[in-house]
Amino acid sequence: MSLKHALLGFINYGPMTGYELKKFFDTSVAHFWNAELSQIYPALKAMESEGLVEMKVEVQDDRPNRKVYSITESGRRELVDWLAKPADRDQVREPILIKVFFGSSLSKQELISVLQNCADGIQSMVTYLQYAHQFVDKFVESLGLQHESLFWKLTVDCGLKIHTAELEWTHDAIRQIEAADGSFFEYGHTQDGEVEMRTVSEILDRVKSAMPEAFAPRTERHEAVKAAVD
Amino acid sequence: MSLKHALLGFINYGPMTGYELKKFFDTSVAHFWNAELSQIYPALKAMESEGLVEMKVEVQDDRPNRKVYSITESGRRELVDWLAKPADRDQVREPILIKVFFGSSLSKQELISVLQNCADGIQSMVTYLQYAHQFVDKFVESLGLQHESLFWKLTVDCGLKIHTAELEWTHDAIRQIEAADGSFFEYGHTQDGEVEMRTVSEILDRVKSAMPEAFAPRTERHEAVKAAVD
DNA sequence: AGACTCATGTAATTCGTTACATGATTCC
DNA sequence: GGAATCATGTAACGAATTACATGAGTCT
Repeated sequence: MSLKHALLGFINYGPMTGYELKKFFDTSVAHFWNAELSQIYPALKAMESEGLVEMKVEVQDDRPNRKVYSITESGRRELVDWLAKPADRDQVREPILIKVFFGSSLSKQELISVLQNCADGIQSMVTYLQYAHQFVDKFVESLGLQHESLFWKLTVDCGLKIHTAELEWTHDAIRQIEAADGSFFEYGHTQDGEVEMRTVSEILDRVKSAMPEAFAPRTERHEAVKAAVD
Repeated sequence: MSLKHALLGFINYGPMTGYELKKFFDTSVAHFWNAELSQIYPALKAMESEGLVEMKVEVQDDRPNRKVYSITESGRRELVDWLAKPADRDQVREPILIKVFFGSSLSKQELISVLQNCADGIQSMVTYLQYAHQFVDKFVESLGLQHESLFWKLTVDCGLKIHTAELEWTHDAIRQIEAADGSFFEYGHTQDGEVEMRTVSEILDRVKSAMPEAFAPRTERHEAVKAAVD
């Protein structure tokens, strides 16, 4: 888990409570990260027992007591070590893609409206991110963290680039689907026997002999493909 | 969970076992989806008890018996209904972004090498996807699913667009970081008291009065921002 | 002889979300 | 009077990964 490291990163700015960390999350990295209090509190407890942070109770009588966490030397080392390690890349798992993948089961209009709906959502995200630059300016100024602005803005830029690309794709996809022959849609696979599927295994075997590289284990897929092309 | 629906989509092509479904996943939607057998088997069992699929045991004596699942009318209805519903958008949670966000704790060289490493990974993914078009051709031909090719290729295009955009961003980011003043890096936040952090709450309050829209609940954030801009 | 394929699963663990619980204060 | 803020948590559930388990057959 790297929630731990994200929390360390924020506590490194200065001592904070779980409640404050949640707000920090929601106002600064909300565009690419979310964390609930129910996840933050146990994480802080665990980090304390690992010696990465220290906790001091601030007694308040009008409000619930605050548990203020500050980073330790060991915590700072852990943070920097983790930051310098290569980031593990995780999959783009876009729910819309599985719908497009099985798009032949829908009518042309249905598929287009699913894509259009998706496009609207992305558009509102893009609009939001376009203003986020100004937020970052005000934000870092209020916090006295001006030297962070470069890095914070880079994360906004990344979101902008990715979502803009995605948006372009949805428009592109809609155009291609509009242009497609009507016979591609509402295709029933099994009912009229057009597609004879005796044993999927047999067919997959045929595919395998034609392109064995597609059956390489996930971790070696890219290398196998590269090798096959040469 | 939409694993269920992805499985339904494949079983809609023709009767299949869990083992075959795993292969189908790995060779067709691997670029945006992954599922382990340990997840597939229980899912199929649950789908059977929900009446979405039917199971027949094919006895074999040289190999373990096969449990072949086929889609029911109810399953086909469920699939089409789900496909036509708007896709829920989920967050881009790029691990690299949290590293860039806290980039000031690293040296310039360390941060660049983390980004470069990330760029290499994306590049190999892009190269893979560029060849994937040809795979789709061979694949759908062998399977007799030529009418799926449009949709399958669209999913590859989406991956290509997104990853290409991401790749551009890493190059861009590296350029900006290279150009940045050295004082931005290896910034220690708490040790020399440059950043006076009395109570983070106080500061967040100040930010809040300056830009209340940034504190709107996640679900209303986009709307709040739009409203604040007007 | 050792690895891989076929074919099924269970169990443990991690990560994340949603719901539940408490209780004073303050803002509208 | 009701909602939101401050401040802490626990419990239940769902999704996904990893590890463990079995066992015959085939390929190198």
